Amino acid sequence: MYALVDCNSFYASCEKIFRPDLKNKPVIVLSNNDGCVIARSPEAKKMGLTMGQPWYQVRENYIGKGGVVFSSNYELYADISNRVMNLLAASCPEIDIYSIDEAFLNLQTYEKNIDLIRFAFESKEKIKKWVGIPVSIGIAPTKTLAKLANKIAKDDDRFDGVVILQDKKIIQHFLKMVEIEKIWGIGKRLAKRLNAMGIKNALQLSQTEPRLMGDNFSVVLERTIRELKGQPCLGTNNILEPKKQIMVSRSFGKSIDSKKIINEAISFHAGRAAEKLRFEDQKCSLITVFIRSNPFNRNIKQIYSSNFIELIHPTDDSRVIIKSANQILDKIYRRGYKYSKAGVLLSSFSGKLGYQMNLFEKSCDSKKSERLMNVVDFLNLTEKGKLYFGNQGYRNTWKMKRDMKSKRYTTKIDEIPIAK
DNA sequence: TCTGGGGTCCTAGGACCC
DNA sequence: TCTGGGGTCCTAGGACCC
Repeated sequence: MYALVDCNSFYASCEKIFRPDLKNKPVIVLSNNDGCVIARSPEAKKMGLTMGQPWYQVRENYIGKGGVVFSSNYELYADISNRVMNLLAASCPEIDIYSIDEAFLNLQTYEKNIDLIRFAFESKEKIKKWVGIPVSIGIAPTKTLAKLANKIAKDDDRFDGVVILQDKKIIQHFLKMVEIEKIWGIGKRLAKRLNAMGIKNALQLSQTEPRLMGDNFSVVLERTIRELKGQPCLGTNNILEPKKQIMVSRSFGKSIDSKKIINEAISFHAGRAAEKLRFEDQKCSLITVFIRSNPFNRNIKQIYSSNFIELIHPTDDSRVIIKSANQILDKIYRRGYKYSKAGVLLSSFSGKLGYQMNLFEKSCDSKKSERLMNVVDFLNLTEKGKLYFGNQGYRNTWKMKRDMKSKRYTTKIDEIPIAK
């Protein structure tokens, strides 16, 4: 059996932990640039706000009705997430952290010795009490069914946040009520094609022939169908797989045509990407850069431009990565457009050890580079001050809007909450 | 005026090889 | 008119996820 533990309205719940005055009030959290609504407390959901809705469309009405709003504060959310995951890992060693707010537990090893219902309620109460985050728990024979169980637990108050799907009849009863698009792994496109075949709910899908569907669609769908039937196809991977690509991209706070400023943004993103790369203990040999206009604005000339550089030997040196990124920008930048977003993508990774050295490279060069990067990372990590590379810029012209960010209550000593 | 960011996996098709 | 067959590797793009 698998358990899926999922935090309810995670970002909004994080914001409420240190603000008891917000209890029972609608709270939402916005995406970068204060663009879209990406988390809603139950009260905000009841007001009809939907996921991904542009903030400017709902602002007036929402504030008018007493709603509370925050810009995203990822430092806070990451720290709270770690606390939740640590608690879960302590109660079940086979844990598969799926995203910032959810994790699968593989209960196989000791499920015969425990009472699943009790286990679920105890975990839920512990996380609420110790961390302050409400969670829902779904338990079922496969991950896909556990996802479904979790969804039912969240949507239907009668279950008090815990649903266990074990008995075949009960599973079928619930499958019948679930629309196909709500199934994990079935998106809009697939749902449309399946609907056209007359398959509307999860029970109908689970009764199709997996092999045949696999041939007509894809092995992904085949696995989903088998999982709905109760045959596990997705195992536990509790070893953290190394990343295969690293992307840093941001919308600008406003549209920009100056190459100089885009240059700063690209340098900044490239530097941040290089930092992430070193943190992953990897080197990359492919650097891609893109810039684009705002696709929602129909009144301007649209542009999407991208290109890449392949390095002869892999690197994790910020200087090399920033320089290459700017060379790409030189190639793709066109005058006369209004740009609203830029990004840097690193890929083609190789481990730090055993990489192919350049024939003309002195071995002391790479050692020098490594030592320099270590110093940069150390200083930037310890907050003793920030080190920037020459063209990363200090101007804020392209930086995003984050006007309503809460404090970093748990990770910055001077932002810690004070009881009066 | 104002519409996020960062990933994974799979597949089809091209390049290349014998 | 006729123009092999089979395999691997790589990449771009689609679909999906949170």
